[in-house]
Amino acid sequence: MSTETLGEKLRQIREQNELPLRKVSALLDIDVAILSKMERGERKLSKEVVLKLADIYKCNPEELLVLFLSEKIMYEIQDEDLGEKALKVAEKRVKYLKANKTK
Amino acid sequence: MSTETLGEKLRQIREQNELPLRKVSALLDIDVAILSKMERGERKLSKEVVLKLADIYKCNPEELLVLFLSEKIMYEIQDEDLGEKALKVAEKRVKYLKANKTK
DNA sequence: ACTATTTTTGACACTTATTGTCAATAGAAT
DNA sequence: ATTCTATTGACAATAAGTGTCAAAAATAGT
Repeated sequence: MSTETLGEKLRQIREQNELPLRKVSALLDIDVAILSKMERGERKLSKEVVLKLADIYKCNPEELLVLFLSEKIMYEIQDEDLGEKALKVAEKRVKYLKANKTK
Repeated sequence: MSTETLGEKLRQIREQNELPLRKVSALLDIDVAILSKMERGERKLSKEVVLKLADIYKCNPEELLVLFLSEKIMYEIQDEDLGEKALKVAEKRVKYLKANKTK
């Protein structure tokens, strides 16, 4: 399985596209330093930045967003013994919400 | 399925034990106002408070902790369409981490 | 209805996290 | 050596979370 972080993946994609941080950060309208830190996991990414990056790199946003969200989830349960149980409960609730969305 | 929040559950348990906020907050060493807000979801609960409450009410901490964690998870994925996928990815990662815990 | 008790509400100060800006440093490529 | 690229850390600005308190509202007891 992939154990790559979102930041690592984004760096990889950027390098494949042969774009320097300078150019990407200009397109994103954020400081180079911040983007550098984001790719190395020193700063958090926002959903907006992730979507913009998917656009810039012309890649599927879904994969990136799923990774983005799952990292936020992982952060919450860190090394909790009950993390897995909590995930299952959350899954049930999401399904429940989805089923009753329109009601 | 239970759609009860942690706060609601804690209030229910407190009322079953016929304890006023005043007494419980004294045992917790926090302000009455804060506890009131925690039960109504206006303030976040901390893991420590949850554990202390399980102790005070002499109830199983696991159930409360799982609810506590799952609410934090739910907060992260809110009404994201990809929430369910993200949960599944997180689950895989947790399992992966658990399997490689001792390595 | 009056009183005492419990609970809720909001204002406020205080602390902690997060975020953006910038300049200096380090590294890589030509 | 110079230029381009990337990293680092210090700093200020902002936002988010927390604790404290007192007044108001709701509830219960007499």
